[in-house]
Amino acid sequence: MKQEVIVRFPPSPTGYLHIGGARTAIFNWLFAQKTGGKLILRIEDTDAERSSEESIQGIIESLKWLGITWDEGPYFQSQFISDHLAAAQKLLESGHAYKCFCTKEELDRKRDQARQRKTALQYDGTCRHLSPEEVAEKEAAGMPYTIRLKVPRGEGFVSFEDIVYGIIEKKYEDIEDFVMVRSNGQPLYVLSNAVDDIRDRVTHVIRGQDGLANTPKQILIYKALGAPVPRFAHMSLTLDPKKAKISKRTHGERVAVHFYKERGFLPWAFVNYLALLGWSTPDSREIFSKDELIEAFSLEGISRANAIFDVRKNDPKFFTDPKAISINTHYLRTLPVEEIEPYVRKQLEKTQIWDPEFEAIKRDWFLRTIDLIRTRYHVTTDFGTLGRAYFSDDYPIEPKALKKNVLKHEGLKVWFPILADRLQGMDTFSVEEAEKVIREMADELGIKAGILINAIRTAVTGQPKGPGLFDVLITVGQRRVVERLRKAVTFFKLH
RNA sequence: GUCCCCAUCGUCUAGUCUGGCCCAGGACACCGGCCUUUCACGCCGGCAGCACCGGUUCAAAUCCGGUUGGGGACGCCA
Repeated sequence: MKQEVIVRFPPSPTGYLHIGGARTAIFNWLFAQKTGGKLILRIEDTDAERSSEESIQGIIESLKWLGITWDEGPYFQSQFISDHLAAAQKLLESGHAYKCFCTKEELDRKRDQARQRKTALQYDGTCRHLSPEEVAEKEAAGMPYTIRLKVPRGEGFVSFEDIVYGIIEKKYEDIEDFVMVRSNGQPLYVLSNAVDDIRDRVTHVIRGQDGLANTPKQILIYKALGAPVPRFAHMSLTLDPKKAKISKRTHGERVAVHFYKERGFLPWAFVNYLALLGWSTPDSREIFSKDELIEAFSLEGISRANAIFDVRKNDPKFFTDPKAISINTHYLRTLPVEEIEPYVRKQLEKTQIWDPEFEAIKRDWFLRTIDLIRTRYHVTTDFGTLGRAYFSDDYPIEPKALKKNVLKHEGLKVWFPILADRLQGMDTFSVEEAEKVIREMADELGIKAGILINAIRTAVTGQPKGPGLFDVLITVGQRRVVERLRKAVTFFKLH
């Protein structure tokens, strides 16, 4: 029988979930879904200094928003410290590890020297050769010690086949006797992570390429512990346009998952975009439904070269990677209206123009309206801003539009009231009839219909652009259109 | 300084393993056109790339070597 796949996503709760972490989570999740395996969520909170409950909640919330589901956990690494220490003890007893009494100061000094002499910065193995008597003596004297792994010496090397990068070999001589347990008795990541993966029976470690360098060390731990070594798949990193690693510190909220939630991204659109950062199919396909993505996913499709997340600061047109926006736009326009309805509702609530009737008696109208205006929107927040006039009578008039489409034509002072009268007098307020009325009036006045059309659009929606005007009129409704046109005369008085 | 990884349009990428179908395909962005009452959508067209040098070969984006460039790791952080 084939062994069940078990993967894990182990965030350290030292801040919000950023796109790099999200990408790692997504790839693990996709792989678990694809193989029918399990995804474990494990919070690596052993750095008590920097970990916070708030971060844990934030990360979980972001994962949920993205739609990532896990089968076990969240587990908390801090609850398994005794496991990590027991493993260290076992390694000590089996002769795979040793106690090191070198002080931090000594080591720092040696590292500095090495830096100056421009030689390798490895630990020199001073305590590796201590006799049992010497060790006992130092211990009796109460000297604190760290526990280091006794890396095999000589010609050999650690070798493993990374699913993404292929065969990786690292010579023993290039691996120092690294510390696994601090002198204060606390285990270090390299140990804890491996021990947890062994206990959780993780079969595939899918993580960022920055973990590639300590993989040989962890493999040494697995072997020394007599545990089966999992498969590794390292993913290329996500860089910013300057090719620097994405970090919370330099990029702030813009790389946080919650930022995209707040800025009106559809969660699946964001997952779709993130999946495409450093992963692709042979046909370069771009849009995938959830089922399609799971079906198409494979670790072999992960690219080795780092990808750039094209974040834009101070770009008037794109507040983030244009590709991310375009994918979001695609979904916004093509998904069944019912699927984006909840997001629109949320935006209307946020901007305080939600009307409970939109989900009751006016629901059909609500859906039709969303459908009418969505083709020119990019994010769901647009419904509460650019689309405000469709849902509320309290909407702003864009100054540029006002100037260009209304104030430029003095005649509108008298045309608006006439228009209002005529539209009010219509028995059947239909697209065709409304168009007829407006075009006839333009003919009478001897002006281009466009002048009236654009002026009306501006007055009725506050926007210089939007759907075909006659559709807009029907959507907004006869009564409200008439009211807005009557009110429009005041635009001139204010200027 | 040591070790490791990577290198196709501005960006995401296909093609690289298994050389020829690639004077390199798609998408986003950008530019132009059509449509049009506006803005979009849609459609049509355009701009733009195999980092460089050498080798192997009848043939190289693809294989080999080197150079350059970029990234990562080298913590008693995770």
